[in-house]
Amino acid sequence: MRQLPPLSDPSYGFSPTPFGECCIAFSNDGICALTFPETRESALRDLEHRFPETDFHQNDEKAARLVRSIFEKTKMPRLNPIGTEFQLSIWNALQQIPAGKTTTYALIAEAIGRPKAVRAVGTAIGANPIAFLIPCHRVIRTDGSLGGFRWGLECKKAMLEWEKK
DNA sequence: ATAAAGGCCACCC
DNA sequence: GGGTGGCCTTTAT
Repeated sequence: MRQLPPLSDPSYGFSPTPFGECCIAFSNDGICALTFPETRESALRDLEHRFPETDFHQNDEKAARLVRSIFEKTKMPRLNPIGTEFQLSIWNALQQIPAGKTTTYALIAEAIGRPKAVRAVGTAIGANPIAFLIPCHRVIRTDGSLGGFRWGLECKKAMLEWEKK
């Protein structure tokens, strides 16, 4: 899964959020990554792994402005997720879930017309490159339990709680 | 090409 | 609560 056109003016930065420090990566094409890593080193390794050809330059100030607009909900920034067709269709479906609501992995599978692919849907949701903005935290199991979360279940809980009001 | 690994689910105990 | 088998995509051999 490789991006064909190179990112224009690729940048990244770290910034505090209601859910701990995030790492956000963006270019003129939009946000390409938003993560909530344990450490800054792991965040950078992540970026390097996902974009081996791209050399991002650090811009914490711009990152902070972006992050502020995200969590104050002043405006929805442009997203630039990179993935397979299957993944993109799922990440797109996630964005239809209203804030404060939840759905299930099985219902997402239905929504994209692949009702049998539930397991693969879970995997694809786990590969969501833009946490929070692509609201993978709003997807739980059919039996009502929380399911998984790449950045820790506490973080998933906190996001759902935060959106409840 | 093929194996192995997943943020799942239904079904059993 | 826990374990098994089936399902489908992605990534690493």
